[in-house]
Amino acid sequence: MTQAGWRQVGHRIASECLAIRVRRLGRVVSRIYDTALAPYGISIAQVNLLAAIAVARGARPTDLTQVLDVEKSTLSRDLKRMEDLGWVRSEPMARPRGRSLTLTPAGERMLVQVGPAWEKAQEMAATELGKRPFEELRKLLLPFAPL
Amino acid sequence: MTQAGWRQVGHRIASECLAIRVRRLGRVVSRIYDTALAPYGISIAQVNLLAAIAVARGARPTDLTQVLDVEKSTLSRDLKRMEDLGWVRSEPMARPRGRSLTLTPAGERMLVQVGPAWEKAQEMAATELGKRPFEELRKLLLPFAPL
DNA sequence: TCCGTGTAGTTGTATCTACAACTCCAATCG
DNA sequence: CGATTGGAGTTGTAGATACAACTACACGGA
Repeated sequence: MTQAGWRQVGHRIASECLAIRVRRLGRVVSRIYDTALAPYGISIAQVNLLAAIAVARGARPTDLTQVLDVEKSTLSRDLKRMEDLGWVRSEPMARPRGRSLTLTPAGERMLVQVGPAWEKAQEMAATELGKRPFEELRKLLLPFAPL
Repeated sequence: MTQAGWRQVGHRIASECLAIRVRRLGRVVSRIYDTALAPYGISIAQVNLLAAIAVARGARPTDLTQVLDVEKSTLSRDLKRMEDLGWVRSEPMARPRGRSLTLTPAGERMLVQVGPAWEKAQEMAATELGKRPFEELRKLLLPFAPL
């Protein structure tokens, strides 16, 4: 039994790893959206949070960690930034213990304002990936939509 | 013409955005691999670099930024860490100006050592996503393999 | 009532990522 | 030959991400 050498292992990982492909796709796609959104001083990650809060109104941070598959510590800091930016507000909640999140008027305005830029980014992504792969990818990744 | 309200925009983005799905997939998948690799004190991002250097031997950082779609500043710091860890070495290059990257013996050993853990992670990802989606995704993302 | 326990959230620390601005240096042009 | 230009890399700064360890507090049982 010949032992696998580092060249083989390297080649196998480079040519077959899913994580590597997914992470690279993430960098490429994020760049497209972030570039399109830059004029508004907002990132796709922040638009994501804004939209999630808009949809799941009154949700607690803990609820969002489930919907977004994000660490609570990550979310804590991201929300902090967005509260500082004046897009999100949180108030204590009685029933299920915790804080309830809502958009501020500024947050609502921001969401409406970036709509067209987001559409453009979506189109650019479709062009860059090819319309077919874009649609197949979107379909395949439906379980990862926060809805 | 009725203007789109923030609820509509939020819902549309949450339910249709490709970037949001891709980024979430990235978090989920990265966690699987990072958890499997943790016992070896290495991340999937670092394995990625190790494998890329193993395959494109003697390549310069600039070359890797192309292959990996990563910012040169990001790569600069990631490489710095890995040189400090003793996995990578770089020496000045004459012909095309720049630095030439190679694995150190420790880097080669690490690559071989983590092979089985990577295989396990790949299997866990296939299980978690479902074998069919996993394979379709891998195929769809072939253009993002660093080869 | 008081104590323990589990849930929500924050903080320390580190990595990965990017953009902008900078340094360095080789190669080319005048 | 000297100046300029363009490519390679680093540094400043900041956001997104995670894990571990911590705080705070409500609730349930003794």
